[in-house]
Amino acid sequence: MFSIGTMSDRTGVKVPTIRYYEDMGLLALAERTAGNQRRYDQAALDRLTFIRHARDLGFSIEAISELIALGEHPDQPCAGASRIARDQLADVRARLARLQRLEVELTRIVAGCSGDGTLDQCHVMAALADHDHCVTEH
Amino acid sequence: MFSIGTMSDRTGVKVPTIRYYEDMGLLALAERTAGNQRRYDQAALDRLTFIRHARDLGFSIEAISELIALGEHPDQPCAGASRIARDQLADVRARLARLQRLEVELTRIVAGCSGDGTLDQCHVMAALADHDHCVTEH
DNA sequence: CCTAATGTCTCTAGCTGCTAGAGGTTCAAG
DNA sequence: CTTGAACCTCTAGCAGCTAGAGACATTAGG
Repeated sequence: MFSIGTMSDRTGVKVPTIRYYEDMGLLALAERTAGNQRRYDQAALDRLTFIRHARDLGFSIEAISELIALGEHPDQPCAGASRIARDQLADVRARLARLQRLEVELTRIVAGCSGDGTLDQCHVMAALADHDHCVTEH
Repeated sequence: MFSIGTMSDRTGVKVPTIRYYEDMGLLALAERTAGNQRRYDQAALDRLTFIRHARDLGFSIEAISELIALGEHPDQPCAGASRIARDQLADVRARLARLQRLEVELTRIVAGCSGDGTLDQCHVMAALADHDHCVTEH
């Protein structure tokens, strides 16, 4: 049986975050010692590892919650899990596309300023004031 | 003079968000009518347009606040504004790099699942459970 | 000029995913 | 048995809004 601190050390998830995941229903209520401290088993550690990895991949708490619920029924078709992962990928790609547009604009804006003029001639301020200076919608 | 609704229509910034920006000190306190409603002038509209554009480019409220403060002294060198923009670009590039790694992993994970097996054979669940399935740190 | 509809006001609370702190209790090593 | 680290619960805070309640202001039409 592991204390919450051990769980934290093994997964890299901070102690208050573990408690938060419990509140959110991602982790089952842990057993308690006579003194009311949480004690976890291997299954709980595995689940926390799963959660950590899914969070690192950008899945929301809600999506992870659904994945865990699906995981309770391993005999079911995996279409649901597959859909959640594809949704997440679509989300990542959308954010990626947006950031790429921002990168283009910001690079242009920054390149236009050497940093040694005065502000009223500054390309940075002018570019921010007027979207027409941009080459893309963003 | 423009009402807050007109400001909203012209900039695409929602009415409560305009009030929020005022609270945050990005917009000066507006004049008020006898009935206590905000009335804005062209300078306020220009500033809100600036804020909107900077937000669209991902600048934080705090960064925008600094840019506005710098903008009050157009005779000063523009090194400060330039630095803020370069910081923002660096931030965007860091997030971009992270999302690109996620995209690689998620694409791999999703590709490994046709969606018509059962969950216990599902690549999605296995990949999420174990980081060793990943090709990158992410 | 009056009325009805729409716009605006302030205030509070909620969203995501944590993080920090206060004030108190329990555990484990020596 | 003592002591120091780890743990407990609870509340509040972060960004950047968004939503809703309940009340007042403005404006267009008749």
